[in-house]
Amino acid sequence: MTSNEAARARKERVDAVRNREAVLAAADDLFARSDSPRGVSMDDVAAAAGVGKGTLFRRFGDRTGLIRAVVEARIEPLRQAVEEGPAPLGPGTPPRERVPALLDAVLEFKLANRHLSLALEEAGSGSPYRTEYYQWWHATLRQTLDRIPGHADSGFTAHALLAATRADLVEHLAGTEGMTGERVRADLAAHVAKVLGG
Amino acid sequence: MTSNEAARARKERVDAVRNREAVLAAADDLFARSDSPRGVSMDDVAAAAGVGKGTLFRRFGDRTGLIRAVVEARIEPLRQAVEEGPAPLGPGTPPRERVPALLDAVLEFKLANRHLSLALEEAGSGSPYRTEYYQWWHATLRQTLDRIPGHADSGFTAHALLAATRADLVEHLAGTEGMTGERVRADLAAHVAKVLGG
DNA sequence: TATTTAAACGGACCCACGGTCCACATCGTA
DNA sequence: TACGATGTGGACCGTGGGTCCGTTTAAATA
Repeated sequence: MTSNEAARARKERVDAVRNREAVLAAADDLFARSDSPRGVSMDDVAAAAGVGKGTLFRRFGDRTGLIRAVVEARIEPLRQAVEEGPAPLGPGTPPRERVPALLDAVLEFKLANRHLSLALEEAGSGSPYRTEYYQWWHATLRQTLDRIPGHADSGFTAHALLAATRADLVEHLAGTEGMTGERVRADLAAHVAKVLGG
Repeated sequence: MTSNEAARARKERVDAVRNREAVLAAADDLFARSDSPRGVSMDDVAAAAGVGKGTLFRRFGDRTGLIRAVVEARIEPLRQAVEEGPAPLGPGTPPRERVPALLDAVLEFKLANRHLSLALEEAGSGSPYRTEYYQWWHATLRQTLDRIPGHADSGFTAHALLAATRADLVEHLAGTEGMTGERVRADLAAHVAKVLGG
């Protein structure tokens, strides 16, 4: 597959690669610094990356595409861990243990990348629910829930549990409200436990 | 109070009242019709209400203020029912019965006013969590949860439960995904039951 | 009813921002 | 070195939220 594509298409230019990475790094940095995602404009990113605006849109399509790419880069290791890693995140984990682990991982990611996650969720075009990113978490969580005997409504439950980790809620609790990350994690864990019954 | 103010300040002008109502009606209508809240601009509202743009901003401050006012008008009866109505919404209801009723009411409202709720939640300035609207639901729900013996984390639980009724989630389920309103309500009810334990 | 006054009005105007366009630069190849 | 394909950058555009201010008009006053 990959080799096919590589063989068919001409190799990616080295300057293109350099620019793409500069843009991703600049965007990551800017989002991390600014208070609100809206405070980061595409011009800002272009300027910080030392690149023209056109380049930015050529590579990433639109603002949402750029944000997605940045998130993608950040979340890659976690995705790997969930898809083929060891317990408690990997697919071999018993479901009653994996569900809390997955949600805790999501929450930790959002705590560690607050502004970025916020940016992704409020990225204009379409709801967060249509993104590949969300769909993947939802599908994974749902499948795991389905493996718990006697558990119904796994689809809705997965949505409801993920909703408890929404970026703006996390930001509200950990930012505005001043809760520590640990406290939020503990509260989420307790909540998940309730939902799983026991 | 009210009479004092009325006595001190000049009476509100009749044209002002008429315009305010025209704007609210026009906005309500436009949001209900349009597919996405972003499809409704302030100019659109002004034009539909037969009013100048300046008037609009003078009355409502900004776009968010306008949306809030429209929602406020729509939700008034529900608020009344929760604050001083009979069971199952009113304050006299036993908490184990009231919590599901409150959440179902929230969900029903969002189902009946999908676009409007969506508009409110994605209204730019600040997170939804800082609005008086959300704070009130959260406080009410939290207090009710606190009356259930042995229930901890009422603050987080209230957030988590309300998160399961987020407008964009509702829109995704009932709109994109094609679920009926009744189905969503049933799923939410089941979820709430799990959280309350039983 | 005539006069006065301040609240309300409306739409021209401003500007920030996402996104497009295209003349020009640069890379990889022959 | 020459040449096509790919990439670049920044001037430019449209849209939409929000402001400004000269004009209108309802209400208080005489």
